[in-house]
Amino acid sequence: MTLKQSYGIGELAREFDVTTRTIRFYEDQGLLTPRRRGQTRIYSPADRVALKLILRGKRLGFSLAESGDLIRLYQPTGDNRQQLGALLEKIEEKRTQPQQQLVDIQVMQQDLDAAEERARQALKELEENDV
Amino acid sequence: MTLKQSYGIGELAREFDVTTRTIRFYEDQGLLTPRRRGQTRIYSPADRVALKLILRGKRLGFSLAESGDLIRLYQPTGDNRQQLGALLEKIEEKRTQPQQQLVDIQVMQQDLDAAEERARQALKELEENDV
DNA sequence: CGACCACTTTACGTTAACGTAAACTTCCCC
DNA sequence: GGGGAAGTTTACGTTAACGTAAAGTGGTCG
Repeated sequence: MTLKQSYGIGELAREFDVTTRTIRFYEDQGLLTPRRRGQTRIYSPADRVALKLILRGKRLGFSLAESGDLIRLYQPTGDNRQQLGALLEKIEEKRTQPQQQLVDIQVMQQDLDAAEERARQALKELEENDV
Repeated sequence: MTLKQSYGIGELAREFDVTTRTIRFYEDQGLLTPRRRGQTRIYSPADRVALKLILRGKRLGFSLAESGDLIRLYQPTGDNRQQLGALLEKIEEKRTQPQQQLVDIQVMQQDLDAAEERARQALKELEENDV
């Protein structure tokens, strides 16, 4: 069994837990390019991957425009040297942000550990004074 | 030598690379509570830490309201059991998000590696056809 | 046939997080 | 004492990322 060749808008909306309005909005922003059957949108597996990238980007704090850049990295681009060079720069640019975020996350985890511990202690003391 | 006891608004703005407008806005939202000397704001080390938390939260995609929750975790709160319980729930809530982000980042890094490799390959082929 | 989906377009509304401008006060310096 | 420089309040403006309503189209089921 091979994977599905096309998807409806509602189908994608359910799978990724977004509204159809959101999906159409992304198309409006040039991030998705479904074909049409009549006036109904038909999404390819590539569109589905693009949507996945957008949502992952969002969780990492990327703007839609930035996610657009990332998506273009995945499209076979009959491109010239200029564009490829700029592309490599963008990649490096994007690469540093997750690194900072990784540090942020580690610090945040430690902070949360400490905060939880203090909260537990406070609770414990309240209970002991309660006997 | 001990650390500074107080900071001016411009001083903090320069240190964290935000505008003074931003800092005043955070106060408006109840995230910072500087004291006053005359009408001028004086920030404590605790305010400085709070600001740091806000900005770190932003990089992780937290809203200001959420960062407000986190800040309150660091304030000695003459609190009752109810509040502490709710607090622990919030901590757990926050904890899951960074975990998902960690996965996102790892996947994203791999994607970027692959994208860079493909871009380099494309460049290389262009150059070889160029002799 | 009627009714109920799922889909469409058009367009105005909303929220968060500040930006920006105007019109002060305060302090310091020469 | 005139003028920066840095601070203040008040208030309207802006952008991103959708929400929400209105009004229409197209298939299908009983």
